[in-house]
Amino acid sequence: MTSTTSIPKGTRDFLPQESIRRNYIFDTIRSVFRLYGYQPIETPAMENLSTLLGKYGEEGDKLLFRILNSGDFLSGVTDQDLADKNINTLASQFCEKGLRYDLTVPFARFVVQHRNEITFPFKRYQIQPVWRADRPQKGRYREFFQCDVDVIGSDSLLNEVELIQIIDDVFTRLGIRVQVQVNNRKVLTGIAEVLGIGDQIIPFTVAIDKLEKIGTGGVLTELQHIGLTEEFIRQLVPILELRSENDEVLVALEHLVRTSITGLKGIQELRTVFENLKHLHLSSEVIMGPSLARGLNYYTGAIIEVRALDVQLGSLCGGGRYDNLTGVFGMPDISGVGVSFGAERIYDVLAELGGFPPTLINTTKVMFVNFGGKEAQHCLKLMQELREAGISTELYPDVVKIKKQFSYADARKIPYVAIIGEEEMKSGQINLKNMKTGEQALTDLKDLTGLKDR
RNA sequence: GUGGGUAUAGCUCAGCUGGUUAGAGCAUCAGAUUGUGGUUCUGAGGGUCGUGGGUUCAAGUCCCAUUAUCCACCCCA
Repeated sequence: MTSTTSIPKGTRDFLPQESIRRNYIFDTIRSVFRLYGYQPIETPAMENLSTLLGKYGEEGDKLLFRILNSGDFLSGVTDQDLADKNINTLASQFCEKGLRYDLTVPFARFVVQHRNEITFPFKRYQIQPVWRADRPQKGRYREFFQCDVDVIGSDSLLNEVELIQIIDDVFTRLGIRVQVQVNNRKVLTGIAEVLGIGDQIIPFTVAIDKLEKIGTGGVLTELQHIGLTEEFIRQLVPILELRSENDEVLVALEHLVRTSITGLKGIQELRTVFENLKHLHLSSEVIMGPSLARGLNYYTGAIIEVRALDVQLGSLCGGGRYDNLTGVFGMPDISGVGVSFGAERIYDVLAELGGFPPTLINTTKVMFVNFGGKEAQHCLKLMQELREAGISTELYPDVVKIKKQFSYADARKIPYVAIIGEEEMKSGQINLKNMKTGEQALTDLKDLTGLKDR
């Protein structure tokens, strides 16, 4: 093994075909975002660590990639610090930047920083890579793209409705059948209040979020762990498992949280969203997911998660409402709501379903065989005209055996090869071979321009 | 952070209870075919078997360590 080339684990190279397919996904998502009036922004790959730390919980902080300071980063570090070997203390002294972990927190920073240049409500989308020092596994990478779409500065529940429409639109266009689950953090808070475990809301939500994965029994064990009595659990679990009409689920939940003002508010919000959705024609199923919680602890209202119906591969899209994200950056009372599409998982689903359009192979339409000198010059002129007509074309760059030039065209899946030697130059025609059918005939340049639509 | 699997040609892998010069398919290159690819046929190149140590007359094969990688858990897209 002479070559030792490799890339860091959890990262990937993309070959032309993959790249084309990924761009197809990004383009589809982007076009839907634009259709609903969202504007693009971009933020740097790295942020100040102070911006990122503490926003994703203890686990999240561990998963941040930190960037070593340039220069003499050990100056200012005392021998005592080194002797203590406390990673966190030390790291904070020679790392002041980190790679972004998601797009939402940098967006919050962006909003606060540019508040005077932004028109609110601000509808933005952002499609960029993020990095997590996670241990990679199937469908999980250390570098991956997020496609975020958020509205900030509006409390209206119409935003939630719009986001669900966007989700439906995107997956319909991509041809992926999905189920959209919706819940509301306020309802979960209400349940925790009623159960008297308000202080344990996070472990509580983490536990019930696993319902589909570890089953009722597993959730029961976890709930007992946080000290819930069996009586409460018996009350709670049937409702979490409820999979009937959305209205019925809401009625049951309403009964459970009837003594919690927050809980009832959540029920009300969900009703409004579902009511609005009823009048729209969506191709995806949108259901109430009582056990849906999502890990990130900054959600305060709606929670949304999307799963593929035909492939088991985690969530393809998720998000929710966060009432005070910009608060930590000194701009309180700004409410935002948004969702994030996971491009890599969408790719995996499409790959597994064979859902990529076959026309994506889009490459050079006509390759000209290179016979050298005069012939090449003649081709260049013809090609210029073809390109002006919108037909992508290329000349094989080297004067080598025809066989090799044809092999290249075949490997590149180029549909037409033009052969122009002395004879063709004299007659001013083009000997064009259809690589698929093998047919070959003399044609005029005019006829070639018609290839565009084929 | 915890647990398990794997490591042999560019890629995917075979290689038995240790025993001559480590194999196959695909890919690459060349020829059959000097202006014609995808099919077919013929041939060629390419490996200090992840790394380091140990057991043995003998190690790709057994043992230990190490590194890389994959899978699962935690968490997450």
